Amino acid sequence: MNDQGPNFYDQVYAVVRRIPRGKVTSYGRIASMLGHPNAARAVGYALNALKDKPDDPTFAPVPWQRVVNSQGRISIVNREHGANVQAKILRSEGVVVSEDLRIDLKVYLWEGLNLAEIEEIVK
DNA sequence: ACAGTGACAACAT
DNA sequence: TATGTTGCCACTG
Repeated sequence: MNDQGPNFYDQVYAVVRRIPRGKVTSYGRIASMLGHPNAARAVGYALNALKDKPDDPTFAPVPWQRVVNSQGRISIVNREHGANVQAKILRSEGVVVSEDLRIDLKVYLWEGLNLAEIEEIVK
């Protein structure tokens, strides 16, 4: 629940906070950056856990909407109260999201962090 | 200690 | 392109 030391979730949040406005990346890419190429599902789980975060002022906001799946599609199951919300926020940030919730990664994919920046987060 | 869970991903059909 | 299947993994009761 409320861990202290740096864990996988915290590392995920740290990376997501570095995604610039107007760009997106995938669950798998984040997992790979952190050295866990097969932990894509865990990344999604980490973001899902954000909704359980109380209004803790010491917890910096995480732009979770900038994370989509490897196909450039929004992965939230609930369309009405989830996917559409994510699409709306992304559009407000300048990202073009098609009617069927697809995003062109060739245009909006975030380059990612360099090794030094990743080390800073993982250490 | 261990089985269940889920905002994934790759591959098959 | 659209499903379905299988492998993965961190976190949870």
